[in-house]
Amino acid sequence: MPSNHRLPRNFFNRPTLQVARELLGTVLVHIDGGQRLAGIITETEAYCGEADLGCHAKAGRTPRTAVMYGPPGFAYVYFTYGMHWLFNTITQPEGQPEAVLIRAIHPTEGIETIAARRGKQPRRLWTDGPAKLTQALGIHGEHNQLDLTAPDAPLFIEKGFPIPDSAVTTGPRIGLYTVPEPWKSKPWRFLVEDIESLLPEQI
DNA sequence: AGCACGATTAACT
DNA sequence: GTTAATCGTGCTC
Repeated sequence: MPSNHRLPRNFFNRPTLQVARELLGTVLVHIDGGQRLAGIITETEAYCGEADLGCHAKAGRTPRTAVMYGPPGFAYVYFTYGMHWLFNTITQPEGQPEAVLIRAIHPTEGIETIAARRGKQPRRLWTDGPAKLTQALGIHGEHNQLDLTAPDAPLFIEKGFPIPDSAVTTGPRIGLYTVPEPWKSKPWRFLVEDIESLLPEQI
C-alpha cells in the first residue's frame, strides 16, 4: 500500500518538455475511498508559461492560474466545457507557470470501479481522453492545488515502466483551435504507441 | 452585468 | 465528417 515509489518534487522541477516525455510509463494513482485506482500514463502535453499562447498562463496570474505559479509537483485540475475536469502536474520552479496535461492512461488497478464509471464502452475507450481518465479515477476540482509529492496525498504518481524512444510519438497539441501559430503547431504532445506490447505479461 | 469561448465528449449524419 | 451539452473564467462595457 505503500506509496514509497511516488515521484519526488525534483522530478517535476525540470523543463516541461522533459517532464512530459518522462511521465510516459509512470503510474497515476488515486486512493479513492481506500481503493487504489491507477493507470499507466500513455499520453501527455506540455504547456509552457505565459509566452505559450496555448497555455492558460497566457492570462497571467489569476485565481485560476495561481497554482501554476507555485512550486512543482502540485496538481492543477480545472473545469472546462461546462462538464469536464482535466488533470495537470505543475513543473518548473516556483514563479514559472508551466504544466503537463495528462491526456490518457492504461488502466491497471481498480478495473471494476473504472468500468462502472465509464459505462459499457469498450475497454480501450475508458481512459483515452483527458476528461475520461479524470472521470474514471474520480479526480475533480477538490484535487486542485494538491501536493502530489506529500507522503499522505491521496493522489500521486509512481515510478513505472521505461518507455524507449522508439515507442514514443510526438505531434501538435489537441484542441487548440483558436491558438495562433506557432503555438498551435508546436509538437508538444507525447504519446506511447502500443503500450501493451511494452508491458510484462501479467499486467 | 454581459459576453464569447473553452487543453472535451458522445452522439449523431 | 458535424454538433449539442453546459458553466466557469477572464475580458469588455
